[in-house]
Formats: sequence, structure tokens, C-alpha cells
Amino acid sequence: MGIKGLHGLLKSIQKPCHLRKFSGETLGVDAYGWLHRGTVACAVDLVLDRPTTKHIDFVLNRVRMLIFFGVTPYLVFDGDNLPSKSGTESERQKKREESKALGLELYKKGRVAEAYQELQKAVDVTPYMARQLIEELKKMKVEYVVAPYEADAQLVFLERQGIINGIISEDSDMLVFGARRLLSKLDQHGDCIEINRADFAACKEVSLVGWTDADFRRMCILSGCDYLPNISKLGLKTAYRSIRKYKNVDKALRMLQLEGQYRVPADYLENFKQAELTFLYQRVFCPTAGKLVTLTPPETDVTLENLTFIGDDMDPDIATGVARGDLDPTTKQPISLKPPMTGKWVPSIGRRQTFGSSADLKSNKPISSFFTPKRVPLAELDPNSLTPSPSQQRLLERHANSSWEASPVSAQPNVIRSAPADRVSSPLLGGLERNSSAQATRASSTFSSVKRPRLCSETEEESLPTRPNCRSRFFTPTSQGSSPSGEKLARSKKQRKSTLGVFSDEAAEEIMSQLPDPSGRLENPQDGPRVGHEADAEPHIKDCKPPSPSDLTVRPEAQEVHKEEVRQKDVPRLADIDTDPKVFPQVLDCRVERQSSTLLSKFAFLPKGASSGQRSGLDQKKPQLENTTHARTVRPSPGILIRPRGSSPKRQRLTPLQRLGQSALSRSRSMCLPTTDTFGSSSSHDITGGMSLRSDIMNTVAHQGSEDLLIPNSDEDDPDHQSSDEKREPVRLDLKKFSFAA
DNA sequence: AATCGGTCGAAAT
DNA sequence: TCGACCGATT
Repeated sequence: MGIKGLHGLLKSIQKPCHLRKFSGETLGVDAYGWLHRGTVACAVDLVLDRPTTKHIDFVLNRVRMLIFFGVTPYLVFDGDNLPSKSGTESERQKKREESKALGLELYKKGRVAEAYQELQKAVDVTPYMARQLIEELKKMKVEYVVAPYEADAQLVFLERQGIINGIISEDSDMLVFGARRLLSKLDQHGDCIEINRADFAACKEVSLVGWTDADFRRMCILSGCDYLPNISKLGLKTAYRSIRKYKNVDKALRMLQLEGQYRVPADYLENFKQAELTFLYQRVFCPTAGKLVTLTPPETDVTLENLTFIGDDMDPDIATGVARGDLDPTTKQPISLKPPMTGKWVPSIGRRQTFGSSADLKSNKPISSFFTPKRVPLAELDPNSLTPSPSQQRLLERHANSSWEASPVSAQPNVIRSAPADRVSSPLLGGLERNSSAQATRASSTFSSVKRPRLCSETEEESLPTRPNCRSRFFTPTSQGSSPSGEKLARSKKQRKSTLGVFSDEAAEEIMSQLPDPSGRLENPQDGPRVGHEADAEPHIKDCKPPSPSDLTVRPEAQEVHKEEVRQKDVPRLADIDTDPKVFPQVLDCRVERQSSTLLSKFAFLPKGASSGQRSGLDQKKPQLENTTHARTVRPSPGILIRPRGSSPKRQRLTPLQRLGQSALSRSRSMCLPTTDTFGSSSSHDITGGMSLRSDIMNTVAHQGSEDLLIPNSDEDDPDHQSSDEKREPVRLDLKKFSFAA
């Protein structure tokens, strides 16, 4: 997958950093990558069709982590296979089935561990899993899109449109597509590495100074990529040299062959061009236009019809259905929200109505009659679970006499306000809901509402308020004093930690000490030695260009406006439950319970950290953390979470807690300020100047590695940065680590 | 020096 | 499954 060895080639411009750096920005996520990681934890269950949501929860935890650090997640799912990759996929499918058979065999023999290993290979990430996850994302008001084809291209497209400010993915192909800012190796703490296109000129392994995107792309393709296997014995280094020398692939290939050693297949050049065109023009979904467009606007002399390998175009309605996750990206058929238990697939429209309609829920038929008791997976997975959790039971009782029919949405805001714990009664939400009218949305919304309590239940059970010690899940089990996992965390953070004292609560300390971390200020000046100019030496293959005005997509300067429009348009489908006020209280209750438990966990969590704290700044920070947590994690509100960049928070109707959260948010934002603004406006990319950095910058540099020296960024004038001094003290000690890293 | 093929540990609970 | 790493090969 991806380009072999590319990470190694770009080692020197990989900057260790933390999600906090991207606070206030929107990051695109390769959702299948996360889902796949999540399946590791429950591979056996998935293969055996046993009920599990661990893989979904894994992703949701990551999403929450992003939100916690002020990042707006935007999840992007893979869609259909490109025609050229269909062979690969069937091979994989075959391998998976073999692994499944072998794994099950081992399992029967009692060799569980081996079976486990084998079954991990058998897991496939399905559109259904994506759909499950999407339902949760809707509830959390997290933006997402299902790409018509590859998520890679979709992500890069979104980045170019300015809809996202960076891409979280492990796939180095992203850079070939033209990603500008790639975040990889994200761990559960928020640490990751950044590869920024603007830094390419600083690459030490090879000199990319003066390289265009086209040069880079061709080098990668030449060394072997998903669309074209490499010429044997020809790797990245050789590809680099020949592109550097000849710039032109045609000539490079001829010379490589002449020099002997390399045997270039007859059709290689043709395939090469195809591969390049796939990287350039693969079809993606434009959320603004509501239809498919090519990743790069086609040049006038490019006839898309001839490019079958970039993926077929599709009807805008279908494309939108796929993008929303309503339609299977491959079959284009509606994805049933019901688990595909027996292979008997019920058309999802009918199914949804069945589940969501009031008639059905009120029918005399006992709900359990819908299920075969023997089929445990069904019972477990179905949203209308026959055995409601305690909280569900209470809710059901409470609403035993109330109608399930939808009532006018205008009643909604009242419902929200009357809810005791729902402090974030977002005016934005209410307002937008009134606009929601799409029937399809309504149908799935109703379903979601019913489904929600069920899907909550696992989380609920794990974090019931009766267990005040449980913690937010993305904080990993660390706050239990000196637990093994605490040590594990400490180990992973050793670079930063080594000079700090030993705290009773590593995790809390971590969060506390880093909350106001100025690392966000170390933004990459996007200019400096320019690498990305598109000066294509080869006329026969067109290069990426910024979206042209003629394109249906948005131009950068119009983005804010368009983004707003997109939001407005999108909200109905995102605001699923909220379209049904009657169901809302139930859902709310469940959510509140879950969320208050999350909140409680934070409270349980924080004092420990605070008590172990040794710095006076800690007390200043604690309330902010709590409130930020509350506003962002506990009750994701569109007013906070899905605010278009640049627009101002709607303060006037925020609750005090929200306001605190907001102030914390804006605070962290101001500290991380030039993130977006620095884009292209920050001054020099002066390598030698790195050593003259102010000490406060050095703080950050210290634990970020030498590459950060390349990116001076001075923006520390946050007057109420309470703990900057306290903060500075311990971190500066880390300079040792820096010298180590350097 | 670069590439290739193999092994190993981490991923997740 | 992926990467990092090692040793063999050219």
C-alpha cells in the first residue's frame, strides 16, 4: 500500500507534533484506516458475526479525542473500488476467506491465540460498518463524507477546497495525490507526525528543492504505487535520481533501459500515464456542488470519457446518497441499518419505516416477537433491543403513554431547554432544524432516534454514574495511580516526561501540563523555499492546478460563505434525532446519562490530577479543562463543533459553562493562532534562523524535534496565559531531549 | 549503495 | 496488517 519507503525518504521533514497544534482547525480523517485498526480489538467477534461495537467505539474515541483537543473532525470513508483495482480487491477477498477458514479451524482445535491472529486477517471493513459509524457521527454532529471511490483523493480534494486543513492518514499515497499537510501515526494521546508539503525543500535525505508536485508524483509512481507496480530493482532512490536528471518520464525510462539493469515493459509508459491520470483526475464528491467532480479540474484537452480508470461518473442524486452513507458505494443500493444477520437483506427503506414508525412500535405484537431468541447477535445488535438497558427501561416507561409520532419541530427548542442537563441548547441547532425537511433524512432520523439508546448502551454501561471512577475513554486507563498503564503512558511520553517530576497521575499531568502548550504556535510557514509550483515540463500529462473558477467547486476566497451553505444544507441530515421532538427526550436522556457519566468521569479524573499537580498554574487551568470538556465532549453542539472557520461563536445564548468552554477554546485558539492565518503569510523559512528562536519557542521545539527549528513562529502574546512561566520551567529542561533528538 | 525478502513487534482489548 | 529492521543480493 502506498509508496514503499516514502516515509523513510521524508524522514527529516517528519515533525513530531500534537493534535493541540491543530486546535481550531478541521482535519480530515481516513475513516477506514481507523475502522480497520478498531477491528483488531474485535476481529474474532466480527468474523464469527458476534455482536460487537468495539471497532465503532474505537473510532468514536478517536473522534472524541480530536474534539477534545479542539480539532473539528471530518471523516472520509472509502467508496467503490476503482475499476483498475477490482482485481486486487477480489484477491484480497479470497485471502480473507482463506484466513477465515484457517482461523476457524484453529479455533475449533482450541488454538485460540493462533486463531485470533489468523482471523484478524479475515476481517473486512464493510460499508455496513461505515454506516454504523456514520449513524454515530450524525448524533455527534461530526461531519463526514463517503467518497465515490478512494478516500485519499477525496481527502486531498477537501483539503484543496479548504474544507479541511489537514489530513490524518497512514497512507503515503496522500502525498502523491497532492496532500499539503499529512498527519500520520496518531496515537491515543494525540501525538502524531506531520508531513508538510511546504517543508519538502528542507528534506535532507534527498533534495527536493525546485521540485514540482508533478516531479514528486512521477517519482513516486516510478518507484511503484498502487496503480502501477514498479520496474523491478527500481526503488525510490533510483526514481528520484532519474526524475531529477531528466524531469521527463519518457526520457527517464529510455535512459534507464539504455543503461541496462532495468527492463521496462513495453506498455509501461502507457500504464504510467494512466496511473498519473488516476492520481490527478480521480473522481471525488464535491459537497458544495453535490455531485462528482474530478480531483483536479480537467484541462480542456482531457476527455474524461476516455479515462475509465478514474472511476465512472454518477448521477448527482446517487452520488449524494453515497456521500451521505445512505447508499452502498458499490451496489448503489440503500444500506440497511439492520445488521445483515442472515444474508436475507431487507430493503432498507421498508426496514427503516418498520422500525421507526409509530404504528409499529405501538403495535400489540410484543417487540420480542420480531426476534429469534436463539440468535444472540441479532438481539445484541438490534437497535430496538428487546432487553433495554436500565436507563432505556426507565425511558420507555416514562414514554409509555406518549405518542411516537413526530410533532412539529418548532416544539423542539423547548424540549431542549427543558432538558436539565442539556446545557447547550444551541440556537443554531433549533434554527436549522426548522429548515430540515428532506424525507429521506426524516426516515433515517427516526430510525436513529430509536436506535440511539441501544447504541449508547454499551458506553452507558461502562461509564454509569454509579462508577465515578471511570474515565473518559480516550484517556486510557491511567488515572489509577501508578497502574501499569500509567507506566506505559509514561514510557510513551518519556521524552517529554523525563525531567518532570513523577506524578501520581501521569495522564492528568500530561493533559494539564500541555493544555496551554504553545506548540500550536509553531506553525509551518507555508512559504519559504517553494516546492509546489506547477510548472509542468510535460504537456501530455496535465498537472494539478488549484480549482479553477470555472469549476463547480468553491474558490478559496468564497469558501467561508460556501462552507456555511454546505452546513445549512447538511444539517438536516446531521441533526437526525432532533427532527423528532417526541423521541428527543428519550434520546436526550440516554445521551445525558452517558454524557454526564463522561463528565463525572472527568471530575473524578481531574481532582486527582490536580492534587498531584505541583504547579500553581494548575488550579487556573482546571476549570477550563472541565468546561472545555463539557462543551466539546459532553455535549457536542453544532454551535461549537461545527462552526465554520472564521465565524464567531454565538456567545449571547451560551450557557455559562459554554462560555467558559468558549473562552477556553478561543484561548487555545489564540495561542495556536497562526495555524490558518500563517498559511502562506508567515515569513521566512529560515533554517539558520532556527537557533535564534526565542526561548519560549525553544520550549516547544525541545520536545518536537529538530525539524521544528525550521519553522520559527513567534506568536506568544497571550496575556492571560497563566502558566506560561510555570510551564516554561519544566519544559525547558527538555532541551536535553532536544539535543538528543537532534 | 540500493533493493528485496524475510522476520518481528505493535496495533486493539 | 503495517512498519521497522536485518541480511542477502545485485
